[in-house]
Amino acid sequence: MSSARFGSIPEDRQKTRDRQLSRPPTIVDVAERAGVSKSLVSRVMRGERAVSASSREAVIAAAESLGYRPNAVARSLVQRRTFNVGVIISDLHNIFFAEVLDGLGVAAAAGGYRILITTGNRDPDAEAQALEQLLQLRADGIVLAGARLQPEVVAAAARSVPVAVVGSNFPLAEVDVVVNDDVRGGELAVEHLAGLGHVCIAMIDGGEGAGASDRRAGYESAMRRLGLGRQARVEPGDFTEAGGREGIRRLLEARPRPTAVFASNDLAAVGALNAIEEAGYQVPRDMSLVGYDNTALAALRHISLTTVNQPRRQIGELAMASLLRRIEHPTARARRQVLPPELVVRATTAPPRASSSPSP
Amino acid sequence: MSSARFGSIPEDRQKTRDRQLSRPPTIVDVAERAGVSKSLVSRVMRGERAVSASSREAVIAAAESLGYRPNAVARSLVQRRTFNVGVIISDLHNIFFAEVLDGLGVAAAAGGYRILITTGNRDPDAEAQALEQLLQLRADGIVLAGARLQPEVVAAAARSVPVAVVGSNFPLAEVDVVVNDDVRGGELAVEHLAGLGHVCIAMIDGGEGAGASDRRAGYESAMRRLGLGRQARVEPGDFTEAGGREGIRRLLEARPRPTAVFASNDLAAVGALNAIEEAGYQVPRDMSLVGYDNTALAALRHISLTTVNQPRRQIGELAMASLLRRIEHPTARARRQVLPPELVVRATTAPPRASSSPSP
DNA sequence: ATGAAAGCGCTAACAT
DNA sequence: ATGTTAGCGCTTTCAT
Repeated sequence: MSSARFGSIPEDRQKTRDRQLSRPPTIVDVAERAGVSKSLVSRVMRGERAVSASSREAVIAAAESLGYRPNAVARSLVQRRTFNVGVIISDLHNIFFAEVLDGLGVAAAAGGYRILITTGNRDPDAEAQALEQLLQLRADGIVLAGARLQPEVVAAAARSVPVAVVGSNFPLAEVDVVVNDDVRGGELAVEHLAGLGHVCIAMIDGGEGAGASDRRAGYESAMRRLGLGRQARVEPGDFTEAGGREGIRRLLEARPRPTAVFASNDLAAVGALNAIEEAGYQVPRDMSLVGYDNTALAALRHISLTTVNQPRRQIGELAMASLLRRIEHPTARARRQVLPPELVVRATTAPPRASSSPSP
Repeated sequence: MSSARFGSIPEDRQKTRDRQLSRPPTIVDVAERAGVSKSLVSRVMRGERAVSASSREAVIAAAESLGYRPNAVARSLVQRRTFNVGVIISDLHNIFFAEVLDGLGVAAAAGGYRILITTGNRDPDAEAQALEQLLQLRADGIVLAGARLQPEVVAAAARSVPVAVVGSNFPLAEVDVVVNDDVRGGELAVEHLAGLGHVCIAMIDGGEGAGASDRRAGYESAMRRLGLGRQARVEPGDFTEAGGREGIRRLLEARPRPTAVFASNDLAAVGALNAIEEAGYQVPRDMSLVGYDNTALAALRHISLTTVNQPRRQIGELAMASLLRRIEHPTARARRQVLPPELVVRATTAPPRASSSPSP
């Protein structure tokens, strides 16, 4: 870890490089041009009240004519805070986080902060580096979205700056955590399917994916509670399209063959959908299908997947609110918020066919 | 614009807030603990060679025991450069940019820089603010991905820091531009369809979307060149699923009815695909379909869309390379790079049916 | 209402 | 090989 922190600057960076010919104007340039002290310029820039109208105008005019732009680096150094919150997204390819980011951004702006996004591209090492970068940049707080970081690494970071985690139920009391109730989501899927009359309801698991184990727990407990425990069957999967396809292939050969499947995320569900149709069956006539996450994919008319929705935007908003609270009140304790998911019924679920054994 | 720049700090920020009880350790703390001067610590931190092994060890030990982490803010202030490049993504919901970001990140890292991502959420004002933030943060360079900013705003920024634009053919000589050749892409789609034997080839336009007008130009020129100019027909659209659906509805009623359609992006193509099937026709039997962008959507087995691929990752890499070049050599001139797209044939295109008029 | 001065944490000459 | 010194551009007392 220390190696990531120290001595990591490329050598050539130490040699002098071509320099900008003219430096950008500073507060001193503005002060001179306006014929005032630099403190006065600083006051005007920060919108302090106690400044006469005449000097305010003079300063603004000078600043504008010079094209002056406050240097946030210098400001942050003296204020010892940057007013920006770093956000580490494990995987920007996962559209799930885009909406969480909307929530984060809105809440940050409301508090006078801005977010700076970095990504680790699913690589824990790169993520750790991104974290270190944000820490060195002295971000006032850090949000981890779908982080694949080791808890110890996160705990260490949480000791120097407030940290919030979204999208995964991170096992750490020192960080704010905002998640959707994946257990409840799994139950919701089963209850919907059982309510339609399905008995033989299988699941395609999400493996190591965030929330996967909770979703499976919800599936299993609901099956048991509804007296369907003996019909429960979980196929391995991994949150991918291919995983969904393979899971379905095995399920289609099972006896009794399930009449409904709960896939642990939308992508796997789409893979399942495709494999079912390729095998000559129809959805939902021959088999019902429920996904998870309510991504844009599920909403496509061409797919119209029944799925479980996570309040993504709200997750982002709450996480940022908790984080800002701790930034401004360092003694406040971190909290864990679990939000209820909600079923979105579309076109891939229907009652099972009368005949118990569907055929092509 | 000046209003975005000055006096925008919320008033409460000026009051004192709860402070961290213990400040993070500085280079001076490390120096004291190690019994050396702070310059020596600085040297060790930056990995300079001319340091004796013994003092290096002492410094590292001291730094580690204190949990010291270099302050990039202070470092940037004195070096007058931050070694980070700001990236403004117009819309993080658009997965197209995720891969461009990969390329940007890789090339930045190779040059010893890091990227900081911000977003304007499709709102030009928010984008302008993000730009201002990055400028105040003194990013060494800025990349605009799918920017909706006014050319004057961009030109102004380009005067104080190198700027690169990706994904849209920005009309500005002062910025590096890296784009896919949308005209050629449009031609590719038509050539493929015509090669299969289609004559009546329609297009669903992309409206104001980035690259849309070039794609249409390519479509039109290829149709003319192939002697199909009279069969050309362009329906309005807007890069959305709904736009694709509506475009197809009108096309299905046209006489003669086209046997192939080129949609200006994948999302519109998926909308078209859905509407075609809903109307009782089959793809590609009754109608062939080509999209644009080769997004993850197109690659889904359930969709398997023939489409035009943009070298997204390469676009990112080249843009960053050009930008870094100008950062390190301020006198270098900005350049414009146009990359060739490439057709990806999947399952939505086939020769037209023998009967000239397909029926349900 | 305004200015002078100190200092944020660090790097970069310039000594030695 | 190491230390001393002078800033980087800004905010913030403290005077006036």
